[in-house]
Amino acid sequence: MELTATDVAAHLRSNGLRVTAGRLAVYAAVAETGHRDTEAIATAARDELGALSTQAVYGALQTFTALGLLRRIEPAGSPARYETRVADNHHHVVCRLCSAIADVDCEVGVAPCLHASADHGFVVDEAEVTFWGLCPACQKTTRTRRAP
Amino acid sequence: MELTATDVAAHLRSNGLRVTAGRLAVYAAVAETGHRDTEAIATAARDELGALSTQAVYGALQTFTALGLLRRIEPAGSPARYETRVADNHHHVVCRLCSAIADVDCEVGVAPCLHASADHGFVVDEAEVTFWGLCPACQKTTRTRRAP
DNA sequence: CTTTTTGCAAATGATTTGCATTAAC
DNA sequence: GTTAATGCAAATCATTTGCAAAAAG
Repeated sequence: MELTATDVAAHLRSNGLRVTAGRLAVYAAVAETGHRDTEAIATAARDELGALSTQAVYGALQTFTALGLLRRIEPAGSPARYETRVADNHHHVVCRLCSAIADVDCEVGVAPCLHASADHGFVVDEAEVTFWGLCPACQKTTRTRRAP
Repeated sequence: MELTATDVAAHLRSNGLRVTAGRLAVYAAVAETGHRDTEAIATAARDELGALSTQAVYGALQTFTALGLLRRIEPAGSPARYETRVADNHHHVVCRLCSAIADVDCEVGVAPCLHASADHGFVVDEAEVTFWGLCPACQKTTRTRRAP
């Protein structure tokens, strides 16, 4: 799934983009732990580089997303997350309490839902499934949940 | 689907909440045209009332959402929308270009996807499917699309 | 009259933008 | 040396918060 720094550099170069320490550190931070948000990615990248501006992080993330090396996920109500898993078909479960995210594998397209119906006239190119619930840790707590 | 002003008032009263012109206008604005965002709702409500503060609109929307009279949908990358269709199971198609939204009916739960798998340990209470594509109008344009 | 809503202003949080400086190639 | 990335500051957008004034019950 994750690319090596060398592969990332190759992708950048072949697209006429520059290989910088910041970009490599950002990619590595996402690869290290998927589903991280921008802040966590920035922290991890800074731990490795010493310093890196917020804009460099945002810029790198959007560069990689545009290149298709990262996928951006934006669960309602919490900041965007990133993952290196871009090639295969999978979806996400999001915890209503702590916003933890896990992958859910499934065969999109088999489900009736996923090429269903409708006279809406849209040309659909992606079906994105988000499951909402409680993660194992939060099942044990009694805190108030986000409304379903 | 949509409730009458009388029904809305009854729901409010039975929950110990006050019936105000602002709240009724906000509900009516959503009922009139589904999938509107806060700004469109505010405009419509003001057209009917003459004036209504942004906070009154936000407040009313969150009150109704909490009561279960409205459903909030938040497609990534555009402001939250609201709809009166709360009881039945349905999903949405979102246009990558103009953010237009249409309903998609489907039987959630039948799909393999929707109770699928995974060792993630989450207790799932909702599966939300968002389809991305181009609406009929935007299929004819040549504008740049939002990245898939 | 009492408490909830409203209205206005200011705050917040994630993200973007503008522009000079720095680093890649 | 050029051009693209970075860093810093300021701007933006949707939404929330605080608090006094107005309205509902």
